[in-house]
Amino acid sequence: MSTMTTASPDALAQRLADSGLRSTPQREVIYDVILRKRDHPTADEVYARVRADMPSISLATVYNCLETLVQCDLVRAVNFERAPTRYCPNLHPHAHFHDEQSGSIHDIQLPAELLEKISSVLPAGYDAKSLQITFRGKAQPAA
Amino acid sequence: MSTMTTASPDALAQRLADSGLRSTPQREVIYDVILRKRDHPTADEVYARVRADMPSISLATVYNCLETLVQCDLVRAVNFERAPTRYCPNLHPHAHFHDEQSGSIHDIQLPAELLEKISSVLPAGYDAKSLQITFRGKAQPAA
DNA sequence: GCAACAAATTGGAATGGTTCTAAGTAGCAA
DNA sequence: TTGCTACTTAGAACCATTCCAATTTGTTGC
Ligand SMILES: [Mn+2]
Ligand SMILES: [Mn+2]
Ligand SMILES: [Zn+2]
Ligand SMILES: [Zn+2]
Repeated sequence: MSTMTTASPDALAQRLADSGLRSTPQREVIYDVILRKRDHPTADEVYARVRADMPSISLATVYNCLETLVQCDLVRAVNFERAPTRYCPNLHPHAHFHDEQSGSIHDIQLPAELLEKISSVLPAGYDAKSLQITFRGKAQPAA
Repeated sequence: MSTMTTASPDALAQRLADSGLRSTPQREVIYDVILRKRDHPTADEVYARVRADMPSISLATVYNCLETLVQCDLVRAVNFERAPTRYCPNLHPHAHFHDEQSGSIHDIQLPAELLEKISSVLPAGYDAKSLQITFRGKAQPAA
């Protein structure tokens, strides 16, 4: 059994409990929405999707829950330039490809070997805790 | 003589003229400020530094001129998370190291060989026009 | 079950970097 | 000069996000 990198909906309650937090209907439906369509939605897009199931939820709660999911390491917040923050359930180390044509975001798998090479360009004294790699350009609708 | 990658103040007028734009005192002093202290200042920081020489300049003009310098490829705009945009006169391809302790930004030189390896992880159909690499962590005040 | 307490949600106001707008100023061309 | 355009300016507007105070919900101890 390898390390868990993309949790299931069931994992949510456990992960929240581990952090001393409650599993709430709002947190559940938001996490579910993010797992269901992995297109790196913004908070507004999450809000729109969640309201289909839960019309009374507030935008403030969407922001609060997304922050909670990020804190619990169930979701990653990713930023491109100064555009609205997007949310990604892919917990593997990966790069992002931003298609300028369509605005869509694609995950790019990164070999561990390459990650190591990249980190090795840091001069002595630099200790990187995280690494962010973003491509921008044109992507074929291949598939 | 190698390709120009970090222009001098003198290059400004020429580069502006090439784009059909005028060299103005505001553009000159802003570019000069960015060349003088290469610490990736924000627009506000540029504003504060420029006002020492030119107290009557407006913040709107600072934003306008920075945008112009970016368009003319004399300066690069760099973003970290959703923090205020920073401006960098280093035109070589390079990565950024964000020191969480001090908030300072350090340029990290990237071997061409590595850039090639990174781009080669893109699947067929992906055509990247730009690549952004950001480290985050602790940096020694070495030197 | 019930009271007390803590955690979470909510609507709306506030924040802050950036962009927009409309008016004024400055440089260039006939 | 006169006209034309580019540029600068102050302040308003924008908008993603955060903050706030009030309410609701869940949990714990009895
Ligand atoms: Mn982007
Ligand atoms: Mn940063
Ligand atoms: Zn992703
Ligand atoms: Zn730089």
